[in-house]
Amino acid sequence: METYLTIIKALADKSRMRVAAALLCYEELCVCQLVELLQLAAPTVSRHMTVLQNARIVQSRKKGRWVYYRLSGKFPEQLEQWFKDALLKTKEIQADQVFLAGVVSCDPEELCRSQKERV
Amino acid sequence: METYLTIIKALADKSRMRVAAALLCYEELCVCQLVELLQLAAPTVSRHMTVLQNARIVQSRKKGRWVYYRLSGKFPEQLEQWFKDALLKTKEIQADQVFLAGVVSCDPEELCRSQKERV
DNA sequence: CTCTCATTTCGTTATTTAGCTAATTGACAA
DNA sequence: TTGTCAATTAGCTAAATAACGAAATGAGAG
Repeated sequence: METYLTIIKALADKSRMRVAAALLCYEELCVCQLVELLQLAAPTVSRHMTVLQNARIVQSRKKGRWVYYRLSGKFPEQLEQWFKDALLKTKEIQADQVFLAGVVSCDPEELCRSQKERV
Repeated sequence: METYLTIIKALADKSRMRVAAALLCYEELCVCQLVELLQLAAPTVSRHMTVLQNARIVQSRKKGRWVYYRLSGKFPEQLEQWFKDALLKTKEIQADQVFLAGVVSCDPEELCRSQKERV
């Protein structure tokens, strides 16, 4: 049962739930894109991603200086269905989708530069 | 999204997850039976049940001096499916089922009496 | 009404956790 | 090799939460 408890706990946080929802729509997102989405400090986002990764529901891939995250095959199918049927239709998540559309349209290079300026 | 976050948070606790699993098999259980299952103080169990109730995934019914809890119709179907497919098959939950079989076989009257003696 | 007793509420304490900044890591570029 | 830069780790603080015992609630029994 620890496995399932760890998964539920990983998703029992607003930021991490938003990330999961984002990854249901976007396949793969890098940390700086998630920083942009959540508007949190990079270390905080990184920490959240570690929690999701420890629960084995996301996996990461390095590409150059960027780390991309995606949902893993261990993300429970029924949970995915629930999120698609319910969570993705909420206004907060819909707003995230709209916002993400803008984020993914500019490349990470540009995104990171603007994040540094936004001190 | 708050609705779904509240549900996930309600289940993101070992005791509450065990209660949900128990209620998937037993339809209706009273507080003293849950106290017996979880081996926690009655106020603690009551508090857990309040969390589940606030998330609208369980509902209560008073019968004499006892309060019985059951899953509500708002317990998400896909979550129920996941729990049945996965959680209920874990050894900890299987053990809970065995234990519960013994608990439900004696009436609450007797159960509460023995709980008081077990100070 | 008064007593009993299952359950809940209150008040406190210990633990967990989400957030930040500063420092470290590790990959690319020069 | 050296510098740059995205990401992570470390260390800290503040807030959330799970546990308990004591007290309150409220329904049945006498």
